[in-house]
Amino acid sequence: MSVHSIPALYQRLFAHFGPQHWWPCRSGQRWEIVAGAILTQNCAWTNVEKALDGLENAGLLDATAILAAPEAALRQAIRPAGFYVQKARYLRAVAQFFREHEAECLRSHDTPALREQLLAVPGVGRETADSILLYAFRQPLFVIDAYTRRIATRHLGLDGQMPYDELQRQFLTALPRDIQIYNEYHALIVALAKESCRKGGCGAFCQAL
DNA sequence: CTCCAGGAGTGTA
DNA sequence: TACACTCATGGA
Repeated sequence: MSVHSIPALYQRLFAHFGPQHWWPCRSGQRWEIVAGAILTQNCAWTNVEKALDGLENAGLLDATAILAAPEAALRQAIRPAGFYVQKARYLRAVAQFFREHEAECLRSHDTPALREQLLAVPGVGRETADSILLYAFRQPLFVIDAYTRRIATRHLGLDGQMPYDELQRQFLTALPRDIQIYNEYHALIVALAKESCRKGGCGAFCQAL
């Protein structure tokens, strides 16, 4: 297993896995991406899909509907995603933000300012903020998650323990300022992690390195 | 049965 | 800044 540069690993991953078409979104509505970013916190994506189905079946796959819904109904709908008491609260907070700032997030080019605003929302940490801004609003940010830290250590010769913003800067400065690459790269890292998981530690891609 | 999954918030040293 | 602890479900 060899150490690659950040751009070289991207080329390898893309050649092996191809385009990932992220963010996974059935409805095609921006809000589903935002809600998914909250629901997926420390939770398997299969469970997020159940929670999204629950929201849809309850007529709650909508920011305004969530703000108007009874607390018990919201909790029940997202229950399969776990941590449903706090995630219900977080969803409301993000829904409020979404209704107030959706237009601004789409229009503004001041990505750092938008990020600060999002980070002020309860339940939105760095990874969630960057996921929302990149995948729902096409802002140029790189998402760092647990997978990224492992890959950084294992395939890039970096310290996966370094602070979030610092590791993010490594990727942002090593890559062209291209939203599509940021989008694809993170999705490819997840694809690699899932393959490695299924095949017990080292799948076809790892062996091909 | 145990372990963990596309984290975040809070409290402590 | 660096850890430990909590939140909770469902699949491997």
